[in-house]
Amino acid sequence: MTADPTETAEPATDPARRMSSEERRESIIAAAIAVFGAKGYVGTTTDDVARAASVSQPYVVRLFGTKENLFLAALGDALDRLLVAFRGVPSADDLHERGELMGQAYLRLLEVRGLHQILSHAFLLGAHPVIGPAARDGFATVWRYLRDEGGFTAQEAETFLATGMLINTMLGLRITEEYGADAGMTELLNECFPASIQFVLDEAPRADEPW
Amino acid sequence: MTADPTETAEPATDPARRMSSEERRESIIAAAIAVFGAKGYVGTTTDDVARAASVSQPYVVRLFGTKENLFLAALGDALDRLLVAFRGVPSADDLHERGELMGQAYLRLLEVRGLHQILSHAFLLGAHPVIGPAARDGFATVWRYLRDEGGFTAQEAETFLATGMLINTMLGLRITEEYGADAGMTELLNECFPASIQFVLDEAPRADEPW
DNA sequence: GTCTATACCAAGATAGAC
DNA sequence: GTCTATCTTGGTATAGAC
Repeated sequence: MTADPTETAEPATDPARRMSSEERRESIIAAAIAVFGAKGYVGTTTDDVARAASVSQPYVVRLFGTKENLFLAALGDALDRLLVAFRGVPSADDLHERGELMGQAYLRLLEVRGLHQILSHAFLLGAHPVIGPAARDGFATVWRYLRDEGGFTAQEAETFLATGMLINTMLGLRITEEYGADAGMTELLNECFPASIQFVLDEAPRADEPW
Repeated sequence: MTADPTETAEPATDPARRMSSEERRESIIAAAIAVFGAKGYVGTTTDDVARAASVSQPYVVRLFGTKENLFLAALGDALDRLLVAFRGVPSADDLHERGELMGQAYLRLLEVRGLHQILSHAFLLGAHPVIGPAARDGFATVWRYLRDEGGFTAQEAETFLATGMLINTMLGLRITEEYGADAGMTELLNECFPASIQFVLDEAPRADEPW
């Protein structure tokens, strides 16, 4: 088990195996979430995704048409998983309790490589004529879910969302426990991440980033 | 006065005029903040910045050496301005009052085109070997300022920071008042942006984005 | 369902003139 | 202090075979 997100993105299935179109699509989408999450939309190459999914670059283009489309598919999948995770949280009597459980659900999604990051990247692409609207709609859907079905008041939903964005920021910055300690950010780290999942932050950086 | 951030980035000085190295640097950095903020690090071309600053592309490279260096200069400048703005907030007796003033200072920085966005982009580049450390250090400096000198408790500093990240997210998504109303996000918009500055969100998108 | 080969364009950086 | 011309690399997408 390597720490390279684009490698672990590959499911446990035999990479060289001949898959159905549908299987392959899912496998490539998982890779795309990991790689787009790590390098961003522009910074990611269709070949990066292809490699991470152990297929050829032209085949990725063949299946998804364009890089833009591939990103939309990956973003849609990430948003679906997010909503599914939220919907799976059992309702609690206590509102505070509910918030805790939702937060845990959000953090458990760290096991889906790149999920939080691809969302962050998408949320910066508001000016893109195609991705922009998709990103806005996804964000709005999450917001409405939190307010209308998540059991939050508007005020609480806002706080929850804001905390999520702060968490995403620290993920994007790759703030490890070690760095956090040196920089006087231990409190902040502990607030945002329970000890149980902090190991995720300490992963080795990918060796084949574009820079 | 056009709505194109890369055009308005150019200061009111005569663009064709021969400037001192220092003047030109500042002018290009202002342009760089606007363009990097709009398109991100990878998505921005040195030629984009050059055009926005009304100079030739090789001259930008000449002055800053590499695109990476140019980004670092722009990021440093943005962080400086942020800290200066925070330091300029008069201390208030009431902690809540203080928070309000700091929030206003943060929003007033919207007049520096691209400032919030270039920070968002930088905060997603944590894996970059050069930009990553710079971004982490900048973030840590802001965090420490808020906690140690900003007059906040750690808890309040965290909330302030989280709100700032949510604001940045909505800026990146280009959520206008109109879209917000359609998507049921009016409350959220009003929470994040006082009416006095909401017009900023409604700017026409740039015509020459790469997509 | 999947690959190899390749056309084509965009972008960073350098050379060198004025 | 600033430009034009250009080298070079790398990335999307297509053609077409197996």
